[in-house]
Amino acid sequence: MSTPATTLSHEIADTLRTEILRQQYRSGERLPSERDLAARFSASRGAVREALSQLEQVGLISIQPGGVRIKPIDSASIAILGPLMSLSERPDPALIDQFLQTFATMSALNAREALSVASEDQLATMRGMIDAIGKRGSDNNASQQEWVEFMEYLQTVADNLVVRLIGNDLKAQFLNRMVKEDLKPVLKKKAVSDVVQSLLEGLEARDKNLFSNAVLAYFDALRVAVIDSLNQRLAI
Amino acid sequence: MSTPATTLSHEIADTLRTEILRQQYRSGERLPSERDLAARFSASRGAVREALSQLEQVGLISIQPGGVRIKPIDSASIAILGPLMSLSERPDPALIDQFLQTFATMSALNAREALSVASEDQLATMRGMIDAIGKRGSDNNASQQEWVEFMEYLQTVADNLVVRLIGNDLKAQFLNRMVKEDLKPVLKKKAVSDVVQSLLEGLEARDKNLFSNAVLAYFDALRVAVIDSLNQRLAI
DNA sequence: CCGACCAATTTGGTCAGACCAAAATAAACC
DNA sequence: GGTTTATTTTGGTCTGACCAAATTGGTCGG
Repeated sequence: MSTPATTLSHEIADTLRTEILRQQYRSGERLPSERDLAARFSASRGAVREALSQLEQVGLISIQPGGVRIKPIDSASIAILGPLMSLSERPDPALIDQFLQTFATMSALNAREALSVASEDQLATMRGMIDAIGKRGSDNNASQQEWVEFMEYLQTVADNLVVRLIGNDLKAQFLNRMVKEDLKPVLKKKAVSDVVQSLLEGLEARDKNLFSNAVLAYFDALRVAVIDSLNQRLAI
Repeated sequence: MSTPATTLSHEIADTLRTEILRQQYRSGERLPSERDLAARFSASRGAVREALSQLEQVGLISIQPGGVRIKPIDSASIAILGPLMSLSERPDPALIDQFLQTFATMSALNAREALSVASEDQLATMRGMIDAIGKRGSDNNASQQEWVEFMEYLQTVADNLVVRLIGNDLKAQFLNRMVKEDLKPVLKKKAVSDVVQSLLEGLEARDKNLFSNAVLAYFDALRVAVIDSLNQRLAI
């Protein structure tokens, strides 16, 4: 995994998770017995069991009397996305793209709902945040930071727990990877200013489509920038 | 929880999860010590630790030397959605609505992508499935079953791992609840036939917007039907 | 040679009791 | 009162043991 993983059981879980995601065991196959694993990691069975417990929770394995079996990767939980992206030295651009696209869709959903239920005060706050994004247009980093805050505010206003929980997982899985990669996507100023313009218009007119489409547009620009940045690095 | 939970450690996890979701502990507060919990459940510390291990994995608690602390619910993983919906005897319609809305959005994203990358063969398969949905219009249950299969096929074609993983979690959380409630939403025939019509048109023209909007429309109809059905029951 | 049946072994599930280091709490001190 | 020590509590891990279910291997009859 990515987190420190100070404890032995977490380390074991990390190692096994990586091996499973690397397909070192075929789906349906049996993992070595707890006792064998314990011997391999020079750990107690208890520690191994705790590790397996975690992997079971994310849907990577199923523990049953008789043996631990590997489940197909695509039947797992989102919690494996982070580890999955951290598998290779260089993250898979296609996966990143899927990721951003999904995140964009969730954000757009939030935007739509937020605009629909926002109070006057909240609308004013949103207006202010959008302005801030536009004014920071010169500084890409700062602008993106403002954008993140704007998205979080939309989430608060929209108050959709399901989307929020998904967002938690996605962020937890993705952000560390972004940071680790030190990705600094550079968005085109024109794209950003267009988005800002649309957001403001959509907000004033309470046009949900215009508003949420603007959010999508921003993420489209971000996606392009990120993928570009990644490919550039891969080419080196 | 909903699953059998045959093992002690799972039962303990279920109980604690429920208590946490019911806010019987304040966020940030400390859970009783492992030893106390063991005593309370007449279990060994090992069993309790395995249970806590699982709860930590879904982001409900954080285990640290010194004590186990409760984390804010809205910072948890989607994995808690199911348990959350099973808290009260009657599920919360608002939550169900959010749920379906989110699921709809994911499905629409799949639809858009699927239509975009589908081969001729795959398009033909889709056409067949859509027809099947239309022909089963008379039988609601059968029609919905066909719809589920159609959605799964779109998922296969779209091949977006991120969306698929999220879908796994959502389904895992929601389906058992649906089944347990024995919800049989009744969709309006006209709505369904309109959707079928739009799907076919969108498919022929490869119009992603038309296609994915049709998917959204179906879920809108489903949402209305489900909520109706729920409210009706709540009123009794 | 194959399938059905039964015994031996393996495997997960759980328990008990013990030790350590870090954290939290209580006590003593300035 | 505020700060600094003891003392206790708490999580992290280990060892070794027992049970029931599942797997495996061998045996037997067709």
